[in-house]
Amino acid sequence: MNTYKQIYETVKRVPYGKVATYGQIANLTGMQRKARVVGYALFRVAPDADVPWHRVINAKGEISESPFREGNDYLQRSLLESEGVEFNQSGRVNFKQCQWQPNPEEFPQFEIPSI
DNA sequence: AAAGTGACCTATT
DNA sequence: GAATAGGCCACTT
Repeated sequence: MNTYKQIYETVKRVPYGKVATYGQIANLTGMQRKARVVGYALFRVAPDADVPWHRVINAKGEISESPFREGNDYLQRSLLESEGVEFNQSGRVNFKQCQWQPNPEEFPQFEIPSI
């Protein structure tokens, strides 16, 4: 539960109009290789929770779909588009333009990707 | 308590 | 690009 809370806190830091990847959230939360847990945590977010879950996408820059999400994937895209995030023809976002680049001072662990 | 599951990631054909 | 394989760990049953 506490791990989830940490993840949610990190997701809340993603600014309006920007997106982050699951792996990125994992790194910023201090969980280098646990991107999967981030996905699971977001799956369990309550709809009324104050977490901008729609700003988190996978490493390809695409919205992750799942049989259990039926339609929520489209909602996610819609929300992002309303924030000014653009999708190309393949349904991917332009990372150069809208990927969140956190301040290294706030997140020291951001620069420790190597084993 | 062991096994299954999952909004993922990276490296390799 | 696309498809495959291996790794990762919290949560549920």
